[in-house]
Parts: sequence; structure tokens; C-alpha cells
Amino acid sequence: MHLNQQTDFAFRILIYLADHTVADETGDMALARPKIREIADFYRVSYHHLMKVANALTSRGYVQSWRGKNGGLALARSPERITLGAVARDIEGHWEVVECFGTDSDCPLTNDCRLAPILNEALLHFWAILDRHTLADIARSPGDESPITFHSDLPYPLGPEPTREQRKPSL
Amino acid sequence: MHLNQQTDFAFRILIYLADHTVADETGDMALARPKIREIADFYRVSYHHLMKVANALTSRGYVQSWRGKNGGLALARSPERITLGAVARDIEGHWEVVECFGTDSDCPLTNDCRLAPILNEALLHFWAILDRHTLADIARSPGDESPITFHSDLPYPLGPEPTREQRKPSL
DNA sequence: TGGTAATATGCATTCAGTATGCATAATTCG
DNA sequence: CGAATTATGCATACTGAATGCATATTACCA
Repeated sequence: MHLNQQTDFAFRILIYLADHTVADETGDMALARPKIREIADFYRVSYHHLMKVANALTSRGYVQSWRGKNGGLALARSPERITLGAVARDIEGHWEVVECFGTDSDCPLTNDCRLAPILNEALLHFWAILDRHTLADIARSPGDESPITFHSDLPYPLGPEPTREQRKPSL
Repeated sequence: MHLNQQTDFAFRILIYLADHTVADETGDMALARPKIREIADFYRVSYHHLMKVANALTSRGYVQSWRGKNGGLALARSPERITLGAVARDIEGHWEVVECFGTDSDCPLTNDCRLAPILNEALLHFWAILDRHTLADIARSPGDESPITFHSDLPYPLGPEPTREQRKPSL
């Protein structure tokens, strides 16, 4: 009963992009394409792992990417049009609570199971909440005055990958 | 985003007990203590694995057990007093969606994360549904006339443990 | 009191999914 | 052409779940 780390990464990438695509610290829009390296450093998570999630977000149409020099990522849609539930379902593989809804179950209760509908109902309520919110709800609002942490403000040097101990994924 | 097989087993054990503690096919109440062996055969799942779940249910106070000859299992409370949500949380180890609610997260967003409250809300709605139902809702009601499958009605001989291929857990 | 039936418990193994790392390709810019 | 950056595939490690086995414990009964 939990979302996996990839989904957590996906949300955090989207939040980062929403918060950093307006302008960077120089005011230069062309440079305001956060790089995977930069995002990974900010969250102190594995660069390679985060890249895979970024790829998934790209192929699913949530994120736009540019390769090569001055490459990077940006949101492919406005935050209002990115639903949290859709992202979670796209990144998570299976999202059903019970699999006995499928066709190949031989559980003797299948024909008269009163549990499955209840679990299903609970699940629908769960997803209904996530489907009711978009990235705009969790990203910084335009008028938000709280400080944004830019790349150059990071309180640690940009060195090699953090070790497993240094990293602490939060999901 | 799913419940594990142990939780599935737990629900099915409880359903079986609720359906079979009234009387067995001989009308003898003393024999109406389903055995783990019997339940495992009925659902065609691993005997040993199901025993562990039965033990968990026993130690959590949902089920009463007797060892030795004529031993077996029975509900320790009336079905109305067994809440589905409580069972699931007791059998599942961790049941939070996000773990960054904990104290040892160093996610830079922790202090101003707008995602966590939403996930939390979704989760609360999920559990609210399960907490609203009891075993009485999913077990056979007393007036239910539909046939009950007794041990002796099983359409297959009681042989050795089914192989992995024969078994198809439904959750 | 010994045998049998049943649950209880601990340990070892297998398995699957997730996470991680590495190598290399592909692309873009200058 | 070279550097920077994303894209992709493969191999490995890690973790938790699932499974199986051995043995202990308990209770009934002859």
C-alpha cells in the first residue's frame, strides 16, 4: 500500500520543472532548462535512476527534453493540465489493489466475492483525490514570494554521486 | 499501490471462518472448527504460508485457535466487530503512501512540500472506506440461501500441496 | 503414558520487483 | 570535430515477499 520511489521521483522532477522554468538566476530564459544532473543534485538522489524517470515522463508527454549542449528538460504542458493521479498511474506499473478482478483467477469466491467491490470502492476514492489535483496545486504559485533555491545556492559542492548512505529517498 | 498476498489470505481466512463456524455438514458444532489444512485446500494456496497468516490473525486477536486433536480455528469476535481496515493494517506492515512524513527525511521539499498532504488525504479516504466495513459485510449473511461448499464437496482429491503452477493467488 | 493430530515458530531458500550502476549510442551546439 | 547532454540497454545488487522444511508445542484419546 504505497507508491514506489519512481513515482516519488516523477513528482519531484515535475515540481522542480514547474518551479524553475520561469527564469534562472541570470534572467536568461534559454538557460532555464533544468538538467537531469542538476535535479538529481538538488534532491541528492541517483542521477542515473532519476534519468530513467525523466525519460518516462518525456515519453508519456509530461516533459519535453532537449539533447546536446544547452539541453535539458521543461514541462510539456501547463501545470494545470498535469493531473497527479495520471502521473502516478503512468509511472507505477500496476495500480489495482486486488488482482483477482482479472480473468485468470481461480479463487473459489470469485463469483460471489463481496470483498472485491469494497476494495475497489476504496481504491476509487484514493485515485479520485489524486485526480482532483494538478501539478499547479503542488508547485509554487506565480505570486509565491518564498525563496527559490537555485543551483548556485546549493549548500554542498557538486561532486561525485552521493553514496547510498548520503542519499535518503523520501518515499 | 496494492495490498500484499498475506492480507488477501487474511481476508479469505476470516471469510471462511465466518461462513463455517455455524455448523458443519453433520450439524456437529464441536467439529465446526475449520483447520488450516482445510482452508488452504479450499482456496488452493500454500498450507504453510496460510498458517503464518492464521497465526498473525490469532496473535492479533481476530481468531481463536486450538491445538492438538480436534483443534482448529474460529473467529474470536463477532464479524460485526472485525473491521476490514484494521485487519489490513495489522497484516500489512507499512501502510503509509509516503514515508517522507517520517523524521529522517532530508528531502529539500520537506518543509514546504505540498504533495504530501494530498497523498495523505487520498490515503485517508482509502482507509475510511475499509474502516466503514466489517467482516459481516463480506461474509455470508445468516439468511443467505446460496450453497456453502463444504470440505467433503471439494471437486478435487485432498493430495499433496499444489504446485506453484496449480496455485493462482488472486491478490 | 504413548501416539496422533493439529497449531506454533524459526530458519533457509527461492523469487520478483525495485534500485543502481555502467557502457554506449544518439543528438545538438559551437 | 569535440564537448555536453539526453536516450537506451544490460548487468548487478538489494529488498521484501513467498515458499518450503524442520522441529517444537499442545491437546485429545486410547
